[in-house]
Amino acid sequence: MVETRLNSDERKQAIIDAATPLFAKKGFVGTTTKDIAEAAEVSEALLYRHFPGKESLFGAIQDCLCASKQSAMSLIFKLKPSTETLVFFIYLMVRCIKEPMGTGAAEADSNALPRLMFKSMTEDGKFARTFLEGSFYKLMKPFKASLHAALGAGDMVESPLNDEERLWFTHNLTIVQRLNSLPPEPVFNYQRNSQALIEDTIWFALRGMGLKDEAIAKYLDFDKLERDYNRILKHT
Amino acid sequence: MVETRLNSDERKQAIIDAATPLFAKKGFVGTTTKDIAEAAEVSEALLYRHFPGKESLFGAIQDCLCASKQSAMSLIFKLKPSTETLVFFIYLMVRCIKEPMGTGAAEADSNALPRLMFKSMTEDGKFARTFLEGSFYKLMKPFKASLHAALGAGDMVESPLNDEERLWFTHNLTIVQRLNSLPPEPVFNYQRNSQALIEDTIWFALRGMGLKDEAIAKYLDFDKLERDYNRILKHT
DNA sequence: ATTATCTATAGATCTATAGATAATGC
DNA sequence: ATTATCTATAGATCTATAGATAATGC
Repeated sequence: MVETRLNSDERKQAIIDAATPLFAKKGFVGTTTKDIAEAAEVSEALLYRHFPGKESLFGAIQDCLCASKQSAMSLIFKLKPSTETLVFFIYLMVRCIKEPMGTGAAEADSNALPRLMFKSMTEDGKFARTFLEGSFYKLMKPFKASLHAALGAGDMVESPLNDEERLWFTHNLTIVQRLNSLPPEPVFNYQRNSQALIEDTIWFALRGMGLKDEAIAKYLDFDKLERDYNRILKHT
Repeated sequence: MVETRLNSDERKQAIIDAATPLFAKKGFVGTTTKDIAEAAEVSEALLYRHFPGKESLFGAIQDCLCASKQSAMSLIFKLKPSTETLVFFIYLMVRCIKEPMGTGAAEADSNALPRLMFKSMTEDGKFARTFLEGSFYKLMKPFKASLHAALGAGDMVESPLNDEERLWFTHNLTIVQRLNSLPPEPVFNYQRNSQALIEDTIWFALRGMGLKDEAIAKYLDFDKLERDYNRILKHT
């Protein structure tokens, strides 16, 4: 079946890469070892040389996805807390979730991660929780810092919301849109193209979390945000 | 296996009722005909007397769920478009999605519908689309009417958002929270109890869609909204 | 006499393993 | 000589059907 003999680690990774989109699309039970073997272009028996069982392969995939997502968002830690940073933060978050940049080797199908996330949430939620703990939960601290800076600067109206809600609501809004783009035809029709939708989501989120209209007018400049984004990326 | 003999329709419904939570929890492939037969307390063979196959049973379940959801939201059609109605509308929507009231017979497990919705979206999205077309898509018109009334009354700030985005963003925010409550342990930690979370979601959504702070202060009174809700429900 | 239901089982997968074979690295 | 890989197959499900039996309604 194979012509090229890979060493153990390479083959392992090759199997993981081939199996990831399958599990993402059809779920754990829906994906057969035969499917995986065919996608990876090896025999079924070989799967069991590298992984004790299907379950273990699935676990390896999840670990791999968690590890690969050392998000571009980490650059947020370097910025000084301020209203401006808050806006940039939200911009970054919406952008990163909606248009993921391939970092890891397993990012062949960029829909795999969101698919598995949502699948996980309709089941036991373990994978989703583990993944978020390794990524977005870490962003709460810098987010709070900029939020408090904005409050101090008088850029926020009074609001019943706590810090966590402001971040998660924004995050949530973005991931549903990611979810909406998974099926071949979208489910929600926002009547907007992708770029406008991103911008409007950010506007909605910023105002929703309590940013004053003057502050939105002052700091929400998408051309500038995109320029800043590209500039900062290079310095990393 | 059975002691009580039901007629064809009754047995059909009983099978649907028993199978719904199974499909919702474990998905189509994850649910075996044996599971279903056991849950419905009949033999596997009987399933095939009532449904040509597993696929067909699953279809019947989806039809049933779609039919059963003649939501309480329909009362919104009777109200006069206004800022007040807009606020009530959002209140109703968030409330209905987060705390579904059992209407149909198949509502034994109230998580079944959202589970199937989200599962569908990670696959072909067909069920989700069909369901929404029969429910929430119909609410766009009355929503727009009240939104325009609010605009005319000077209760909205200028915003780049279109009408569709304003409704869907609010809807989206709510369904993620529904999704978040599906797994045994939530994935997002909002640091709020259920009631406060509902209220804050509504605040965030109203402000996000552009409602002026004065209008929020004027119309967003949760005690009054709940009273109105109960009063109007009785008249139906 | 008709309709609902069951028991038993065929045929098709699916996971996993045992044992044989071919490629690589010393 | 070691490690990667394959072929063949056992054993466990899973869907679906054939044929027998028991309950209901006239």
